[in-house]
Amino acid sequence: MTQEDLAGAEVLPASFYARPTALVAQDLLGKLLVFDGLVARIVETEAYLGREDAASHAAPGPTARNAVMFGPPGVSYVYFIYGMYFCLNAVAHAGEHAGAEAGAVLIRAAEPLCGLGTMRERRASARCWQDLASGPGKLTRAFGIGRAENGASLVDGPLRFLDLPGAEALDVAVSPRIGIRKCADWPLRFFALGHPCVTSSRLNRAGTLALARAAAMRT
DNA sequence: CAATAGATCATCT
DNA sequence: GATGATCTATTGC
Repeated sequence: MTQEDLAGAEVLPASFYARPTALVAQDLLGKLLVFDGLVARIVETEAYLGREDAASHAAPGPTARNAVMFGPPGVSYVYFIYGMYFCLNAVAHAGEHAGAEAGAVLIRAAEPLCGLGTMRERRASARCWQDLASGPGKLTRAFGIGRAENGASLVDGPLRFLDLPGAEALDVAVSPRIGIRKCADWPLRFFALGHPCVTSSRLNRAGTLALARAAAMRT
């Protein structure tokens, strides 16, 4: 894929993010992440809700770090974790008033489309192109996303999510979120079933089981 | 494959 | 002073 192929793509409007967080997380799958000439297709996300979600950074209420989660939707939330990595989120929630509601979608993995050379330089330890952005820490490293991107507009700013009309649909599966202790059974992780760029084959299978169980419960 | 340790620091108690 | 929305290398079946 080349930059020209993005001609028909449109930046997701602020209204896209002003909806329930879990819904935005699902709908971000298949969308394009664009930053600094690099492009990737999102294949894995997680929803982190407001005060009611103990696993969310918003659970304790507003602090210096999570402030943007309580602000208007359509803004990036980037935080530093484990002394080494950054994680990229899109602030998304249905609340209109700051402080009344909070939420964000963690971008966990994406399929690299443009700028693979730059990504390889930044992710020298990656064994294959599929692993350049197959994890939240890997993705921000490949894209060069850091503190400077926190709080930036996803509509006007340098970092944007695009919809590419006509792109093939992904097979969406659901599972519990990864790497958390609290609310460990909440089904708020969404990913492209069987996609090679999802965090790991083990987690991919786990999600398959979760999807099968969810489907079974529906009948 | 699965389990584990180590790296490394901002944030909060 | 402990913890964490992670990743990598290494060890053990």
